[in-house]
Amino acid sequence: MGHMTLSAPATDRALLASVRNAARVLRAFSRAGQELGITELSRQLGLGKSTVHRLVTTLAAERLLERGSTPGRYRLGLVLYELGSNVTEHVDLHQAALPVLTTLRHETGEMVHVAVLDGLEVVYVERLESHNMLPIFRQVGHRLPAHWTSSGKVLLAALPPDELTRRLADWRPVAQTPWTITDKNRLLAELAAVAKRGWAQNNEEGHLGIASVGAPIRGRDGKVMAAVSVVGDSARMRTMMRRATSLVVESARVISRRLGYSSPPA
Amino acid sequence: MGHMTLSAPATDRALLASVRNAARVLRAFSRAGQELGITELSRQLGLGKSTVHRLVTTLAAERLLERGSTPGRYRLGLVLYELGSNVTEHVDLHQAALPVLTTLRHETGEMVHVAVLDGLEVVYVERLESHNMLPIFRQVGHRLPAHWTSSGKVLLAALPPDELTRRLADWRPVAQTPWTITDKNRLLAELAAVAKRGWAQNNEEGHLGIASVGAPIRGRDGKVMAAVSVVGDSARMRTMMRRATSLVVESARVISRRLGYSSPPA
DNA sequence: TGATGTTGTCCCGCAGAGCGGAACGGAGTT
DNA sequence: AACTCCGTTCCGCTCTGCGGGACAACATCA
Repeated sequence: MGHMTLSAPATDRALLASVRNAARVLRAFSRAGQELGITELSRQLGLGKSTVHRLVTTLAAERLLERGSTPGRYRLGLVLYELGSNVTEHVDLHQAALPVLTTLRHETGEMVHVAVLDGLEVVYVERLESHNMLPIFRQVGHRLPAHWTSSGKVLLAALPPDELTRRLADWRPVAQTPWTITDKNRLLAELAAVAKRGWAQNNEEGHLGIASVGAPIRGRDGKVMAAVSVVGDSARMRTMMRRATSLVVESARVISRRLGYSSPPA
Repeated sequence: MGHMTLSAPATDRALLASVRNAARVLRAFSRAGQELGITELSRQLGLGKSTVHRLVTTLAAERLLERGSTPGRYRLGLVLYELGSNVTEHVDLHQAALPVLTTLRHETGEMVHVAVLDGLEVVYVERLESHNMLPIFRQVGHRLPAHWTSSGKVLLAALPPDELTRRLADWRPVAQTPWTITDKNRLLAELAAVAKRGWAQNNEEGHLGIASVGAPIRGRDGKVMAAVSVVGDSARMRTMMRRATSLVVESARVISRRLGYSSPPA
């Protein structure tokens, strides 16, 4: 299939090049967050213009992309929205979590999140806004480095030790604030503490002026599959940290129970 | 690339077969709503087992699919969730609509929806539950025939007449209830009335015991891009139809304004 | 206006990617 | 042990999909 430019170091055989490229196209749109043209995509992906054109045409025929406002530009299509809504794991999680989150938000008055782990990043899959709008978190689907967040710490802390070290092998921490943890040993110590006590705090480690508390959600198999967190202005959070913590921990426990997890005999 | 079994009636050339098949695989998962195995997919799609296996492996490598609970089974992956969250049209719509919907739900006490049109079906893209849970609407991303719903009527009524007749050409109406509109001329008359008065009702035309009112949301270009609707038990709805109607119409107007639409001088 | 940059779309020949048939190994059933 | 199902792997033949290049339609200059 074509000249294969240079690259293709004979790794990952048996994978469909065009499907991979199609996925790259979709991700490019997701990253850009706006309508894109053929040439621009072609440059971003390092693929021939005609190749990209063919990919985009096909994806548009499948309605994974749709023609944008001006001709020749494209954007993510409706079908993707549908597919995303049907990611089964999240359907269950959504149904189990939503009522609990609503209560939690009322009790704390702050923004409430549910996140899952992907590599070393957290992906937010549920979000309830507080009345005091914070300008940081954009929307569901947003990603952040796990060690910037309380949910992230909770999720990392739940990994088997060998898996954790494997993932942290090529960790390149970014000091987002003066309080961001950038030392691997400090992070490991923190995660051990989090695992032990069953919840995590984050005090301006991801964004100045923002603090949060998070606790693990377990699926029916007992494995940690997500984390709830309450996020708010650090001054307000400080005044109710103890209460917020116990509320978050309790919410996480209720959601886990609704997912079919029966806590082990203490 | 391979024997192309039989099919391939020389139509749609220049479309990538593997990408098309990948899309079919994803849709199969979405339809099933549960984890699927290779053989089952292979049967559903009429493709060779090894072909499906290759597709699934590739999609899993791209994280569009992920390994399920038992080995050898797969489900829709996290990346799809992210992609779906980034469908730009809906990001804007979401932000413009959510606060208005919250108010609308409080004012009516009923379930509130936002839907867009796809062919002759409506796809629900926002949903706020009422306290009186209705067992019908499953989740965001759910589809219904447009003529069963008030949102659907609103959206159909906004189509250019030629486009509408084109889509209705191969309309195969299903009489879901005794009140479902199954006659094309009656539907056209109803849609004309809807277009004229600016809102639509639905009285047990999609589900017995369920009624709804819907109104159009316009984008900044003035084109109808979505519809809001209030859905509830038909007895309760009847008692507040006038009020619900004006609330829905007003909500739709506010959302349109927030999207940048400035209503024409009357 | 004509020159020169874009852009999206289309054409086409070559070669290697992707197709499906078939074989393999493991889990449950009978 | 002889089934039958599953997911996975192998492999050779063929036709698909690759990218270079041509083209028309615009925009943006002088």
